[in-house]
Amino acid sequence: MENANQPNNAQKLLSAVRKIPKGTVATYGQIAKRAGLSRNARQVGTVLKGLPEDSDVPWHRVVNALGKISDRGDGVFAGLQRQMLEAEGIEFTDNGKLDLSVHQWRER
DNA sequence: ACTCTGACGGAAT
DNA sequence: GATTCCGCCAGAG
Repeated sequence: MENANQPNNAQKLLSAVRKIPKGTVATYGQIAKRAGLSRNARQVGTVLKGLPEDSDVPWHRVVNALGKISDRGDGVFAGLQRQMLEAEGIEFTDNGKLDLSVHQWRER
């Protein structure tokens, strides 16, 4: 059996995402930093892509550093995420972006 | 083991 | 603001 004492990077990242308060968003880099993998922002995306639907991770609260929703592969995902965030009180601009200075998760 | 790609970030241009 | 380049490293073939 493996070492359950040392979680993989994926689990660390997921753990950080779960800490995002409702009605708030966080950037990939922010999550990575919180997980102790400051320069692993890419892995956040890799992990989120493989997330099961029964996951309790609020992946929709994760956006890129530009305050925009990333969509690589599926455009359905982006549209869905936007609706999820709007349902939590997050406003989007006409540019399809959101105001990070207002909605970004603070509390480092 | 190797190569290429990628839900990214940041600095430079 | 848009584009280019680099870093970082997990997945997939």
